Amino acid sequence: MIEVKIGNGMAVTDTPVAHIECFDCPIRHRAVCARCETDELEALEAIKYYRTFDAGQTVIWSGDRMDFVGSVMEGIATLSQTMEDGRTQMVGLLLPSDFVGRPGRESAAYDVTATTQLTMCCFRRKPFEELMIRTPHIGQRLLEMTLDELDAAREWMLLLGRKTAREKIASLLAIIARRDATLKLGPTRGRIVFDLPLTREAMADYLGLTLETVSRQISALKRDGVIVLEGKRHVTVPDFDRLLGETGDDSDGGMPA
Amino acid sequence: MIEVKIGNGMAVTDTPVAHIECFDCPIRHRAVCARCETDELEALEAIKYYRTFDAGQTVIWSGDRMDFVGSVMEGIATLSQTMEDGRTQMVGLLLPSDFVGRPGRESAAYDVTATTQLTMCCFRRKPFEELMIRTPHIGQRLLEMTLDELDAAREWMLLLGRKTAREKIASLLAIIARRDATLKLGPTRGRIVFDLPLTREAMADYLGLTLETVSRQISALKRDGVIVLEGKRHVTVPDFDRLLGETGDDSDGGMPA
DNA sequence: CGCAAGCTTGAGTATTATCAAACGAAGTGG
DNA sequence: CCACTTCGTTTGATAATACTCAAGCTTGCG
Repeated sequence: MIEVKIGNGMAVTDTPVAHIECFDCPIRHRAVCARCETDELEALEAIKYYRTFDAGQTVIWSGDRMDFVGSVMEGIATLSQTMEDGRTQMVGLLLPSDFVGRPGRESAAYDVTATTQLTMCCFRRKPFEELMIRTPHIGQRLLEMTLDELDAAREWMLLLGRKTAREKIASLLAIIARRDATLKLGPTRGRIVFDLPLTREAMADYLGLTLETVSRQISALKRDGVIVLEGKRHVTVPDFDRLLGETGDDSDGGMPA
Repeated sequence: MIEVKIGNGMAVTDTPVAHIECFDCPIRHRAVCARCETDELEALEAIKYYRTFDAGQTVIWSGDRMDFVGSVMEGIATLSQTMEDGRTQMVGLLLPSDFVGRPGRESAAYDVTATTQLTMCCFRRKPFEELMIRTPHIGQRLLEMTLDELDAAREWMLLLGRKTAREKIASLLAIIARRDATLKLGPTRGRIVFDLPLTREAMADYLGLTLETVSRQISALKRDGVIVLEGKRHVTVPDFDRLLGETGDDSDGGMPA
C-alpha cells in the first residue's frame, strides 16, 4: 500500500495494480476508447495508469485540481453536489466503462466517491487533450457517451421533479435490476435477483429523499410482495413487470424514445 | 402562410423567412457551427432552412420522426417529458444558439415547444450527419455544447431534488435575470430588470412544482421585497445579490466549479 | 359586454421531512 | 469470550412543506 496525497490534502490509500494491456481490457468495447485503432490504443497506453479505491473513499472533491480523466474499470462510483448547509444530491452513477472528468476543465465539478471497491483507468489530462485533437475517434465516442449521459440525466430530472417516493424507489430498483441482468446476460423479465450497490443514504441522495423515506418505501414494497429482501442488500424481484408497473413509467420501462 | 403537416398529423403554421447568410448570422459564434471555416459554412448553408413557430406551438412531439436537427435562432423553446397520467417535467430550456436534436437518432426523445415566437435554423438530418463525419469542427463544438448542457442538467437535478419551493423560484429568476443581463450586456449585480418568458405553469413544469405553489412563492418574494412585479411578467430585481441569497447556492451563484 | 386564459388566494389534506429511539451485524479491546 | 462501539438500518410520533380542490380576480379579445 502506498500513501498518496490528493488535492485537498486528504490521505488516500492507493494500491498499485497490475498493468492490463488495452487490448485485453474488459471495458474496451464500451469505454471512451471503444473506437480507437491499434495505434491509437498504443498512444493511450502510454499515458494511462490505474488507481484503486476502497468502498467509501473519495476519488476527488469538487473544486480540487484534476490532472487526469479516466474510465471506471470495475466497481461503482457516484457523482454528487453538496450545498453549503450540507444537503447533497447525487447527479451521476458511474458504472464500468463510464467516463470521469471533462477535457479542458482544470478542476473537478463534482465530488466523486467510490461506493464499492473501485478500479479506474486514468489518463493524464494534458496528453489526453492533445491526443483528442489528433484522434477524432476519441472525441466521437465521447460525444456519443455524453449524449447518452444527458438523456439519462433528463430521465432523472423527471424522476426527481415528478415521481412519488414509491415510484422513485421502484425506478431505482428497476434500473439496477436491468443493468445487473444485462451485465450477467440474464433475462430482463420475470424473476430477477441482484445486490444493491448503494446504502440507504446513497439511495436517498440519488432520489432526492431522506434515508428514512427510502427505508419506509422499501419496507412497503417488501410488504406488498413487489420485492423480497434477504439481509439489507440482497434483493429478489419475483416479477419484473410488476416492479415496472410501480415506476410510473410506461410499460417499456421509461427509456428515452 | 403555408400549412405544414408534421409527424403526428398536427397542422402547424410555418412562415417562410428571408434567408440569412451564415456569415451574417447573429448566433454564428455560439452555435454548433461556431468553429466552422468559410467552406464548412457553405456546406451547411446548402442544407439549411428556416422555420418559425408562434408562442405555444409544438415544434415536435416525443416519438415523432425527426428529419432535421438545428439551432434556435431567436426566441425560446422548451424540452419536456410527459408521464402517462399527464405529469410533465421540463428537462431543458432552449435559448438562441442552443442545439435541438441528436445526430443519429431517428425520432424525437422529448416534446419541443415554442414558448415565445421562435425561429429555428434547421439542417436536414442525413446530410448533416454526413457532414459531421467530414467536418470535425462540428462534432467538436457539439461535444462542448453537450458537456455544457450536461452540467446544466446536473445543476438542475440539485434544484429538483433538494431545494425548497422558494429556493427553486429564486434560482429560476436568477438564471433568467443573469442570462438576460448577459445578452443585453447589462450588469449582473445590483438592479436588474427583465421579462419572464414562461407562464406560471411552464415555470411549475420546470421546477417540479404546481402552478399554485409557483404563484404563492412569487407573491412571497414580492411581499418580501426581493422582487418587484409590474403586471405578471415584468420583473425588477432591486438587489441581485439579495436574490442570489435566496437561491440556496453559495454566493458565486452556483455555477458548476 | 362576456368570455377565456392566465393568475392569485384560501382552506383543507397528504406526502414527506424531522426528530427520536432502538435494532442487528460487524468489529474492537479488555 | 463477552461487553462495547459503530454503522447502517428500521420504525414511530410529530411537524412542515407542498399539493389538491375551489373560488374569484385581472387582462385581453371577439
